Amino acid sequence: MQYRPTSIKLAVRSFLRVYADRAGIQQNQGFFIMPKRKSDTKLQEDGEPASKKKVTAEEGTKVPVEDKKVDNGTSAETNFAPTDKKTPDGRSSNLKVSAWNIAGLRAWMKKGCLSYISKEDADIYILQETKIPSDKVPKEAKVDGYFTYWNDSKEKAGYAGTALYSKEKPINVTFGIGVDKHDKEGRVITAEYEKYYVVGAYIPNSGRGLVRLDYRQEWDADFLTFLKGLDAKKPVIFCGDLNVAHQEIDLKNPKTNKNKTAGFTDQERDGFTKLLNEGFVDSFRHLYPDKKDMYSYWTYMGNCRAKNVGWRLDYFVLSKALVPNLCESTMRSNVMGSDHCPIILELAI
Amino acid sequence: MQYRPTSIKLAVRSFLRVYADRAGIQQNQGFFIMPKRKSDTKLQEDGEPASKKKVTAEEGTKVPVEDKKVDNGTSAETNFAPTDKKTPDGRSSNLKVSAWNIAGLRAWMKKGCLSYISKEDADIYILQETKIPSDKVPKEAKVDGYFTYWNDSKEKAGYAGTALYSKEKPINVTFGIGVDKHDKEGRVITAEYEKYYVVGAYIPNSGRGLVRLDYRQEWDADFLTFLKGLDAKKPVIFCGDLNVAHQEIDLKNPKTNKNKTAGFTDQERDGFTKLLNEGFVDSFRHLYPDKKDMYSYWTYMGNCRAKNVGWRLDYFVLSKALVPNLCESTMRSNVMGSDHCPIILELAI
DNA sequence: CTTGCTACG
DNA sequence: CGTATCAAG
Repeated sequence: MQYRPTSIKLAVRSFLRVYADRAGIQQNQGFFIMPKRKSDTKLQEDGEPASKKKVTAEEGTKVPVEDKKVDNGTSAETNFAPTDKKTPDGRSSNLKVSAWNIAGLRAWMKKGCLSYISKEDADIYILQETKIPSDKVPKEAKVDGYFTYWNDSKEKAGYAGTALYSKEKPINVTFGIGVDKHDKEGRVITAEYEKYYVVGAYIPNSGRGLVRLDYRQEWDADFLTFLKGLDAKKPVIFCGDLNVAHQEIDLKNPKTNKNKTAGFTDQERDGFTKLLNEGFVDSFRHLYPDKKDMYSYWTYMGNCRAKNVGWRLDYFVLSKALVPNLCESTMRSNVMGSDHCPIILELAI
Repeated sequence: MQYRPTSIKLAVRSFLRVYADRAGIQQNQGFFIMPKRKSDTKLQEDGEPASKKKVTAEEGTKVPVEDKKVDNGTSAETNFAPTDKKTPDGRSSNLKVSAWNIAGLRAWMKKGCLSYISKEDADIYILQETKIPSDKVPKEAKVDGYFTYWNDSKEKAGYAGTALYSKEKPINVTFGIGVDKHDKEGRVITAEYEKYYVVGAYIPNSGRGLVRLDYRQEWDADFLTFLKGLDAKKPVIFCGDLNVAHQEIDLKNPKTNKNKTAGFTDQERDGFTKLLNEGFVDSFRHLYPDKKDMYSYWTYMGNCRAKNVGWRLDYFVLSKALVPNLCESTMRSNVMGSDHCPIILELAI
């Protein structure tokens, strides 16, 4: 049989799909990567292309991590109770916010993840990548005791999308950032409360081959303008999947991913730095300046989560004015249900 | 929120997908079908469109059928041994052929259906709807003890496709029927043996809304020419998913499907009649002229298989010259693994 | 690897 | 209802 163009196209695509995801291709043996020596790695017997059994930069890094129990928001090991930690001036948390990139509401619900909502008992939830048109959201997703708000992708059904759940009814809720070209993918929901704004966002991924990095930079600029506009009125809690690992400490494999993989280019990192320079604070890093191996995302590929080969892509970014109110900001690393884990913020307001 | 065109399109598509498949839409309440009264049918509580809980012509017909045990080719209830039945002149079977539309080789293998091959122990297998490019067929599918031949769709990957397994090496194997416009979808494999040809085929479905009925008629004409050409040289065993139920006895719901659903239009049925008029014989119907409720296909929808609401779409069609050799032609109705069941033919050659 | 969409049956 | 593709991450 002849080599048909489709076969070649498929093979290349398959390679890219499996081996180029947040991985940073290692250069070795020309284009393909040789597998790390591994006791259970059998040699090829036949003529299959070497790509088949190769490993990514992520997979290749062995990280001795204590086995983590899996759960769907009901882990016995996760303490969902309000934190004991207090503000610097000794006040206890009275506001909990949770943000989770759920990678598809319908699949997430099938896994029983809705139980996370009651288990965590946060005052506000931000869900990203709901991947569902607003008019198709099942009513069970509109959990009792919460006002829920849904934003969706206007053109591509089943793409991106965000939701906001709030125990208290916000004074006002807006969708998007008021810039048409950025408001077609349902990426932002803003809820206004008496003393603050909560901005839940799913920041655009720069894509394979960084095809959308230019757009991302436009987004970052316009989004910063939006945030500063809010911050001029009331303090802001900005959270969600920001699709950037800020510093080398924020991902397992900085070397191999730097300026290669979406989420760890200088442009994206600088965008985040710029945000911090405008009076905002990365709450987790503020509390834990040197804490390593804390991630909120692990690619599904190559068993990266079990090996804790991850990225910190999800953040609570606070207006400086809110830093004195900060009790806790951390990751629910062992809550399963998506390639991201939920993150939580606790404030004394 | 406004009704967006995509939502409407999706809703209509969803309706068609679930409720129009080999069903024959019943006219009632305007466009939608009211459910048959059913003890467990709850009334609508909310404003959902009535389509959601409707039943098809297939589903609405309750058929009291003894429960059938499910298996993957390893049923204790199915006797795979060579038949006791003999030819009219008393000769025993010494050739077994099996044909099965497997609806996707990869899924079929995952269900463990490869075990059917050894269990049935046929001399020749024809698989249809392999849905796999020939160069992606896993080597385990190329079962030991058989020569295997693979035909695939040249343009649409993962569509249609056929395979032929043979214990004995055929004198010659050809793909397609020698007409370019019909040979792009991998639908036909012909194996030549000393005394006969075996033609395995997956005849084109006329499609939802009969969009491909015209093409189907061109196919039927050209295919008949092809078969007659072979028959002029040696007797032919023609088998597979012929995508037609010939007479009313060949499907559960002839009334509701007649001239509405692909597989039971006058054009398709006449095509089959024409074939029989050219010196070919429907081996099953020849042996069992009045046997009802014998089907080889049941839509996955509405639990039709459990209710035996099916169609006889799979056939062994023989050159008249082979009728004296016929011992058995029947369906393996309780072999699971696809929306079709395997059919088998036993000859004394 | 996983989700959701689409085409097709 | 179910399989396989595709785009996206």
